[in-house]
Amino acid sequence: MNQQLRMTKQRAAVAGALDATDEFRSAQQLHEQLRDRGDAVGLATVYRTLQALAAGGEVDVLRTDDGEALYRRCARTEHHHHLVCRSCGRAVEIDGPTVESWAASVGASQGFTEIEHTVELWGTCADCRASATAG
Amino acid sequence: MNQQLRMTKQRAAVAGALDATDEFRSAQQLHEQLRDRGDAVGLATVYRTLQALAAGGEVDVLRTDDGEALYRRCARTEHHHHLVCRSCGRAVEIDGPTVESWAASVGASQGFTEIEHTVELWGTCADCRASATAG
DNA sequence: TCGCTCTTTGACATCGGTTCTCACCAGGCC
DNA sequence: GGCCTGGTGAGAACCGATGTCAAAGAGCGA
Ligand SMILES: [Zn+2]
Ligand SMILES: [Zn+2]
Ligand SMILES: [Zn+2]
Ligand SMILES: [Zn+2]
Repeated sequence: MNQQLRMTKQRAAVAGALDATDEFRSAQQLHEQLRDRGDAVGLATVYRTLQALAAGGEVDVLRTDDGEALYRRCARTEHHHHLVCRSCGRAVEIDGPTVESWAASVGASQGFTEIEHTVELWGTCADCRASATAG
Repeated sequence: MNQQLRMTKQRAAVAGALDATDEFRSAQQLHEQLRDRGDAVGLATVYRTLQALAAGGEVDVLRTDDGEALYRRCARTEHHHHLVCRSCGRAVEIDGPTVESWAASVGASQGFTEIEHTVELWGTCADCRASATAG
């Protein structure tokens, strides 16, 4: 996390929880998880910390279909996309080499500038598929 | 709109407002727009109508960065994506021929099933760029 | 056209995620 | 330890969206 911010045990707890998983988590999930673990942190602080981490590019954010924000600490900070399990949140980082250039050229050809793109894949991971079948 | 639903003037007004623009609009924007025009429609009805239209695949929905839902009546009902002006909402429908197969193969290679993808491009349209420069 | 029925409407309450407020707390520093 | 300043957190506020339910009206048969 950013060095010009004070390192508090709350921030360490949130950052630690993110580091410990490869799943996308909502602010409320993290809040509950920390409380259950004994590292209780105020909900507002969880939101503020996630906001700061996202602003610093240290965590990735995406939105579910119903508007909830999910956060994940990715291994790399360079631009990339995700394949996310819609059931458990597990995610893998992926590249779309051709997508990058395609996005830029399509945008420019329509007279648009400052092009950005949103590319996320959603699916059901092997584990969730297995437990759904078993149950 | 769907023929097994009763055609009311409220539904006609919402559908008409969507037909009259190529811009993505929020439920609240449409509600205000209709009120200002004299075709006042209850906010709840606007939401319900948009929901019905979206469920029937007659309008496209996407979410802004802050989670608000935007709706647009597209010319085609087949699968496609959008290039959207982040300032005014104007959008053009685009295809990503290679993206479609790429998404499916990446998903499968990671053991994920029931793959879906979100691909949207955001930019500033020529008009908004011009007025920003002029202002 | 007239009723009847059953869907739809809309003002309002409610919900869920997120942000704001502000008095109190605690890192960093001397 | 003591100061200063940024951080915390319980609760209120905010905001988009959905639920409630009595009143309104679309569709239809008489
Ligand atoms: Zn899963
Ligand atoms: Zn990309
Ligand atoms: Zn524009
Ligand atoms: Zn596609």
